[in-house]
Amino acid sequence: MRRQAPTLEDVAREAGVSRATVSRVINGVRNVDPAIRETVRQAVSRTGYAPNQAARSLVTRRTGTVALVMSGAGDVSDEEQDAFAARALTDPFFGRVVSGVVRQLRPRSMHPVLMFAETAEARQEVVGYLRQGSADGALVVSTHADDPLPALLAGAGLPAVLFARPSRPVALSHVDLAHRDGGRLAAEHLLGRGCRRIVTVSGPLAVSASQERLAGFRDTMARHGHAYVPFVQGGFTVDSGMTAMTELLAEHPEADGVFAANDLMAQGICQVLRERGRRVPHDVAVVGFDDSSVAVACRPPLTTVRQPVEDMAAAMARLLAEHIRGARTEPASVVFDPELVVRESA
Amino acid sequence: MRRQAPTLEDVAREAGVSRATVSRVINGVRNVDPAIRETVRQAVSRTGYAPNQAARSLVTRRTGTVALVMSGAGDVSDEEQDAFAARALTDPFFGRVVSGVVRQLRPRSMHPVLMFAETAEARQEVVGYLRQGSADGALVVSTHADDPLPALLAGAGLPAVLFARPSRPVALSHVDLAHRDGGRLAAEHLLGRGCRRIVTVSGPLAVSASQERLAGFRDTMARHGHAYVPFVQGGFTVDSGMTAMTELLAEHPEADGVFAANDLMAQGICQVLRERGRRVPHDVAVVGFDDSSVAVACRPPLTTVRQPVEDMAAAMARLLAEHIRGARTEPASVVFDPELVVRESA
DNA sequence: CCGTCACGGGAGAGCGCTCTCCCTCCATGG
DNA sequence: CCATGGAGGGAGAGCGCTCTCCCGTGACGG
Repeated sequence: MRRQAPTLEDVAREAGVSRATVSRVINGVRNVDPAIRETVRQAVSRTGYAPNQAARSLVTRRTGTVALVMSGAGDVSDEEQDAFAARALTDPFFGRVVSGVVRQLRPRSMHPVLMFAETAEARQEVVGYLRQGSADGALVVSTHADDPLPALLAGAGLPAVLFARPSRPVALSHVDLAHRDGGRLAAEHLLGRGCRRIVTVSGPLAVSASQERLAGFRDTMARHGHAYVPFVQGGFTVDSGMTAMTELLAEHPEADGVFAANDLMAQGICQVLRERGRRVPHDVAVVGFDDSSVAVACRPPLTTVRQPVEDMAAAMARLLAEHIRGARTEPASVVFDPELVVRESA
Repeated sequence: MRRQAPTLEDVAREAGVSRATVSRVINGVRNVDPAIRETVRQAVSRTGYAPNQAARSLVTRRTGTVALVMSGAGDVSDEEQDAFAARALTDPFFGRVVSGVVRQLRPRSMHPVLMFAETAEARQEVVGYLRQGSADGALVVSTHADDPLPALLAGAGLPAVLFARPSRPVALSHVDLAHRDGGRLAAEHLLGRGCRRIVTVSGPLAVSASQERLAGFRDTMARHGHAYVPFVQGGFTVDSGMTAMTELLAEHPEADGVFAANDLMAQGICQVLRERGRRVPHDVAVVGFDDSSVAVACRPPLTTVRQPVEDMAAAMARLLAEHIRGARTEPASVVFDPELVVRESA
């Protein structure tokens, strides 16, 4: 079957009109006589015609594809490189990002190409991919504060939107959360519950979101008379949460409240607490961050600072679409507000 | 900057050679005089030339892009549709698939476009996407036994490779696990530990892998004198595992062993067991399936049937690449063997 | 009754590349 | 010394589309 796919020319011949007319019908531009339009439509379905995207892209300079880039640390060792994709995708956070992005892209008939930029080589590949016109723009989910990718993209004049504010200012639109407020919310809640010996497990400090959450948390604590809050740096994984909590418990066995910079770590923390015979929230209250799927799956369900990831991702996609079609030229910044979701853990 | 991207023509003029020669240098075909090659290379970097993929695809009929399709049930309601992507990506299983696929695709400079085919419309979009040459082929991770997508793809003569054997035979290559053997492994292990009152939580029976695991498990149990094994159908999620176990415990409080069709459910089962005061594995032994990231994160770490998902995904990508470049014309079938991984839960 | 204009359709010039021919040049052997 | 052939380079024909320009037609007003 279909030894040779039918072209516009074939359809035009079949319908007895010119190529231009068929093109008009297919793309719905300008008025075409209803009778002719119908004839063309029938010719299209009779021939089983499907427009060739490459030919189309060649002249429109648009592909309908965007790169969805999970951008990582500065550089990563070989064995880590393999795990990068798996780890990124295992985090419920990324699932939500993809979900939000896809929801916006679909009605625009755009499609995301998944890319990972964890090494200098991979970053060059992303830039090259865009420069050769394989994708119209990039959505970058950058975890590392000094990720070089945004600057590369901006330097090449490529349309891109970032998740998270870049540490060094760069001429790209971005979407972010008011992480500082999130930290404040967590502190106020723990304080409000009457917790007095509060500790915290931060995210990797190389991630600016971690720094902000921690800063907001500490500032609020300080304002309420807790000048010093013991903390340990975690890695945003369940495991790292467990390790961190074990460490904190060794030095501060009297702790009665803990703020974890994400839900995954909060889950690990709850686990360690339970193993040590501490009841959550009775003995120790735990506040997470994200309000991801694990927040409800966790025992007890987590009180957490909600980050509207899907909406943020959707905003990213919308911004990028605007940049691509030229409806927006100046970089924009959209900041979302966090929200405390009270469940059982605190 | 770059008002107009440089073309082959520009580079050729800059280097003082013909377009054809520049093309040869860039694609590394045929012999080119080393001196000229160097001149061209310099002209390329001086102009900052990047080949236009659309123009290239137009003539080569190849894009270097493959669709990575998460194909779902027959049809799905509107509210489920939104959640589909998020759910699919949250399951650690998909992360492993993507990781394996990307590892194979990268060295071939191919890229995956993420697509979700959970409705008839979405399936048509996938087929259309391939038909218009936006992608060279499809990798389909099909969960539902009677997923119509494989047949659509095969019918259109499009290169595609499936994860999981299709229920109705279809002329496409596929990669699968010997699920039946996996079920057998689980049964033998529980029996070997001395469990006598064994129950099981299956996956959704609409998924053929679930049926196979269950069948393998039951057959082995029957062969060892357990004609009937109480079972409840789960949904491959932590939640559904909890619900299922609660139900099973109500009717079979004396249970001393349980086989869960995946690790996520096994995790939920362990949680319920602990809440009910049953010690794992002392009172009840639990065997999971997959050996995903949660298997090690779970308390206690899960004894589970390992599915080499990354390798399977890599095999898929390799097969598809072969089909695309025409190195393979007949559909192939690659079946991997499961392996029991003994940890603490059983 | 003729000029004007809006509307619908066709012709054809590219978009930027690859790839098949063909041509030239030089090394080689009889 | 000339026929032969292989290697390296150039010319040019597309690939399948979009889009600008142009042309014919019929409605309308002066």
